[in-house]
Amino acid sequence: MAKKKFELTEGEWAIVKTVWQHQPCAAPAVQEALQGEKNWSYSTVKTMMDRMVIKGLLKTKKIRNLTLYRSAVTEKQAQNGEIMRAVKRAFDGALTPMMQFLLDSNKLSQSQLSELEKMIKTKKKQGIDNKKAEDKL
Amino acid sequence: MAKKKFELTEGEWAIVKTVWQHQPCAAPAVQEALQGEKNWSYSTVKTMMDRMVIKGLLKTKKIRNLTLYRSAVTEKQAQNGEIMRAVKRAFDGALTPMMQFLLDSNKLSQSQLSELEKMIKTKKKQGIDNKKAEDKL
DNA sequence: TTGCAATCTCTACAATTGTAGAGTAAGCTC
DNA sequence: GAGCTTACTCTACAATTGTAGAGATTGCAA
Repeated sequence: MAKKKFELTEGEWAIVKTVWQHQPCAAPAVQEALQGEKNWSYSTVKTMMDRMVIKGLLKTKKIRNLTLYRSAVTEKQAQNGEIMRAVKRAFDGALTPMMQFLLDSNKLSQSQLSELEKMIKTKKKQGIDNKKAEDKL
Repeated sequence: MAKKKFELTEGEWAIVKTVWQHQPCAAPAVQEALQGEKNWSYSTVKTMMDRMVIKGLLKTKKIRNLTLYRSAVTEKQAQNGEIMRAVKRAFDGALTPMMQFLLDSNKLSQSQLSELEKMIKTKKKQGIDNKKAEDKL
């Protein structure tokens, strides 16, 4: 598969998040769900959604006169695209420096640091396990 | 200070990076330095740079008929803005889930994981030290 | 002083993104 | 079948971003 990169705009994020939560869903439902967060009129939402279909971010199925939308990208794909963009632009594509930056930014509490530490331990172990599994092939 | 958030576009990133490397510098130099990466004409570069001045991303000093530019944002500020945007959009502003995502994405090698582990240890220690220092106040 | 070279200014245009009004279609209710 | 409701289509417009040509300015060199 040709690893498409998904780079969503602010507005697209708002919509796709709502769609993930409600899909399959029609445009009016999305508009309603976004009340408060974004005070977009129906037209606005509908226009954006249709543009997103063209871009391949959403897909539709027509039932009579009703158009049902679902997302064409998973949350992971979207998250990945978002992160990759940041890393590419701001850290020349290198993940570790970005992590380092986050650590240094003092935005993480002691407990969050510990949590991360634990996650990394787990991850390392997984990696080793995977390697062992591969070795058996 | 009112913690302004800096969200640069692709083009702005390219330019500000060059400016960081050469500042203070004139527009022609920036254009030249970007040859290869971006094949922008002089006008293009100059236009973008002047827009960036208006936005407060660059600042200028006029020497006779020559305009010298320097960056008005540090690399750290720009990186921070970029990351914060990603976190806000894709992870509802929560850093730890983002880190988790990175760990799970298998984009980090064993050695990178170890490196991170070390960084976290250091960071934790620093945090504690800071706390101790604060306690003394 | 004439002219070239380096810079700058002005203006413009297309694509994308955010935003929405106005009018149309279709099914439901009485 | 007249009207109401729901959802849709079409069109449009402003701001931002990427892109650049054409012409004005200015200082130096011959």
